[in-house]
Amino acid sequence: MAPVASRKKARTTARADADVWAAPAEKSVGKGARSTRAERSAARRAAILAAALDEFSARGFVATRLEDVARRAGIAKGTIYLYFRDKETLFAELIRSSLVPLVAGVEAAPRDLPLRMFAELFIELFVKEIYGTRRRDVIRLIITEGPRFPQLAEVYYREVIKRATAAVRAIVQRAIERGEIRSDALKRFPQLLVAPGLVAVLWEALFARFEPLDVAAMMRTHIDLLFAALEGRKP
Amino acid sequence: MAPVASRKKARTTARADADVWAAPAEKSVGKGARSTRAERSAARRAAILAAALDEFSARGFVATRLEDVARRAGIAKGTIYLYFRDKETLFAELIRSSLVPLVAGVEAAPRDLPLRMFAELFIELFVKEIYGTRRRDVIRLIITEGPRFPQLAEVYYREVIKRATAAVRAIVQRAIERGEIRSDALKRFPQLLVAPGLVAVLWEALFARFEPLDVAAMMRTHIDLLFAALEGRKP
Amino acid sequence: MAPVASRKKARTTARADADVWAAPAEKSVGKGARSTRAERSAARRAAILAAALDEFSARGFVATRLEDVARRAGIAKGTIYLYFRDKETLFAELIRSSLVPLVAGVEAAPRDLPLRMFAELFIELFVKEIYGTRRRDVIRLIITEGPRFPQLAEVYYREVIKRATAAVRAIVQRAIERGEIRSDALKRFPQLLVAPGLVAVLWEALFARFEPLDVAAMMRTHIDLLFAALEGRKP
Amino acid sequence: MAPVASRKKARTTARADADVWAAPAEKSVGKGARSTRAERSAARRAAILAAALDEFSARGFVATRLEDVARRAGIAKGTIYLYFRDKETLFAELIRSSLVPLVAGVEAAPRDLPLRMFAELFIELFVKEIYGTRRRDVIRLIITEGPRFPQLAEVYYREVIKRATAAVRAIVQRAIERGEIRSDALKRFPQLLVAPGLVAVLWEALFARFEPLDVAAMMRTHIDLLFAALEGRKP
DNA sequence: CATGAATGAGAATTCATTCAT
DNA sequence: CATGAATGAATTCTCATTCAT
Repeated sequence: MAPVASRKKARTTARADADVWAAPAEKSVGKGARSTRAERSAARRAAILAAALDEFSARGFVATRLEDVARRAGIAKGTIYLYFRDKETLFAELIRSSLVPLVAGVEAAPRDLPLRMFAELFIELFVKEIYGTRRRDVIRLIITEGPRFPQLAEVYYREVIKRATAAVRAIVQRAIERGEIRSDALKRFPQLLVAPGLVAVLWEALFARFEPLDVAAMMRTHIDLLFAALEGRKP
Repeated sequence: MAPVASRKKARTTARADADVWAAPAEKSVGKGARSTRAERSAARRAAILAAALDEFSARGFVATRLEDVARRAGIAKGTIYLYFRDKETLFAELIRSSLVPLVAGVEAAPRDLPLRMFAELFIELFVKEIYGTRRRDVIRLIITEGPRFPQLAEVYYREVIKRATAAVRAIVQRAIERGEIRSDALKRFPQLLVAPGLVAVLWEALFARFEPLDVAAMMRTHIDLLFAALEGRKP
Repeated sequence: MAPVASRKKARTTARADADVWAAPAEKSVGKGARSTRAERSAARRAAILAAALDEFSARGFVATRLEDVARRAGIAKGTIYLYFRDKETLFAELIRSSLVPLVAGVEAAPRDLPLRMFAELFIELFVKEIYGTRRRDVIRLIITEGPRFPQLAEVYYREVIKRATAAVRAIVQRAIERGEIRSDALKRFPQLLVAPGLVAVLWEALFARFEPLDVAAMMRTHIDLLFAALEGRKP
Repeated sequence: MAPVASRKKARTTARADADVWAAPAEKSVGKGARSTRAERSAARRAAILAAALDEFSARGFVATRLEDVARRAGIAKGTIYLYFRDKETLFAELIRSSLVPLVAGVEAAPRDLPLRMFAELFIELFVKEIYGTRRRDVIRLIITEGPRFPQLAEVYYREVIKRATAAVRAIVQRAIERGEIRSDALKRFPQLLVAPGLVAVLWEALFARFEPLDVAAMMRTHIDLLFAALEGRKP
């Protein structure tokens, strides 16, 4: 609950109890057509989040200055506090807003999809929707700041990891039942499916400038190897 | 332009030129038996590095306070500065001192080792020497702080990644030549060999408390799948 | 080489280039009547400068703590940094803001003023506008800190000393041409005109409590002696 | 007594009562020929003082680091404390050891020396023994640090200024009595005699690199003007 | 005597957060 | 709502002084 990292936070008085990482109250907008006021407000909120992603992923949580976020969002420093309780809340919201839509795609996969097709969809989703977008940075932020914000890791586990692994396991189970594959490797370790994707994300951030990586090719190779093994063919 | 008086600045400037990430001058100790002085000095240096690893990996570079490192090492704040120029140098030394011995094992593998055996050695090395030790935290630190310390990533790439991938590629090449395997997948993407290891490291730090991971089993499964594919057998 | 993360360093570096001692950009206030905001800002700036003069001249540059300056100015420590980049800049601005108006008076003297009248004006200016004001402390600060801040001495030489000596020399030259005096002593060593003034400033700071000095009388005596010599009369 | 400047001194515990600026107990060496031990000790003491003069006059009291003094003297940091109680005592001794011999020459002047000759001797003494030696730096140090070390100014006033002005006044009085001069200007303001010398010292430190100053010529001009006035001749 | 490693009080500077305008 | 000036806690790094060797 209390973040491990944020040194300066001791000062923070009022917020102590509130769980920053809990889902926010989703200010319902109601009215069919949004009023201009609400629209502007939403736009501003989005601008702040976008700026925050830039800054947080470039510098990490502690080293990011809200003044830079504000400048990048084209607003004043104090304005951030009209939209987010504090720095940590802003960070939490940023992560959350990228998380939610993530798993939907995976879970939406029809249960009887052939495993190979599912895996290819899965990988494609990863490459297109994560590796190919700013979400790549969100993933890195989770890796980077996770250990210091236990809540962050927990939310991410609950909302993404658990659901995604469950989905994968279910699909694999069906594939086994249908006789598509015999190995239960992926059911026991669904992590093996994404591992190369993770490596790609990190490689990009750390080593791409020394040695570029053809991610698409690597992922294809990965899938090919995986299914050659699972199905017992020669690749 | 630069004032003569401002001590602090003169120093800062002087340091700016030094490359903190370059290999240090390795104070040779000389005499067969270490004097007590030198011994204590070395012990203290080690204590500081150990404490620094604890703190840096718990909080990251920016959020770590040298005062905490000192307290954990059982020394005074100022003492750190007798051993390391500044916070960044301490960090650099910490990373470096864990890096150097890493690759030796991999490169030492006989060129004609059957690939499967090499891979198993490799994985074992990873699990025992990295995953099973504090080096796991060093890996995480590199991932975490790398993007903010270009030198860190560069040194790590040069000293570890490049050499390790080269070694893997060489071994794979020999295996292909000997007809052990036909696929050049691992030669093109040696990353696929370690990917699950990386996932393990991160999983441990982020999600183990929600869902433990049997790393040894996962790595075994990974190797089995991989070679089933490479060799064209059914796993 | 320079780490990307370390904010502090990036800034320091950035500042290194800026010449603290160069004339500042003089934020133009614009609108005929100052807004309350701007007024308060200017007042605060002035308060900081006043407090800084007190502290710097009591303790010198290095020994002065910005916290004391802040307290004396009735503001918080951090506020100083809203008005001045750092301690050195504050010091530079302090000196400069006292310097600029100084020479104007001397240079404004009509070229054909009889030398004696000019000298008396000059001395009066010195006694009233320097010795009799806080500028006395500024002079002392220049003497005290000058050798350690080459820029300080340079700016002071360029903006004050050079212009003042040039003015004196010009006037002396005219006086010689007009036959008022024959000696070119003052033209060669204009320093002789102010020397006693300097002594007065230093005496005041160091020995006045042991033996007071009637500065006005001394300066009058000085002028009388000088002109008795230059004009060849008996004093 | 308590120095104004030395911030860190609050820590100093034991010394509180001792008057650092009082004359030291002059360890009498006794024995006709100094023992080697005592000789080495004296040499070391002198080396420290010499190094201290370099450092103090280059950086001022507060900014000078004893470690630099030690390095320059070719000894270890701790050794300084075997010869001087603390930083302030070292500073006091440094000033004192340069002061004592200073006035002797002036006071030794025969009472009936013609004033003009005395003045020329005086000036010569100043130029040769102060301006031309490291004592110039001591003078600057007194000016610089005097206001922060009330004791320093007091000792200097008592040991030098008072005695020197008294000597000058006595000589001038005799000159008047003998009818050499009629003006009592120098008796009232003996400062006028040295004023240009002081300017020379400061000019050298601050502006010489922009505009060199022929000190000898200036002092000669000064004396010529002065006596032309005092004696009522045309220069 | 001499050394230099160790200590820890400080001081400059930064930045999250507040709040008057 | 929005602003940005003001605050002051927190953190890095320095250096006088001590003391075991």
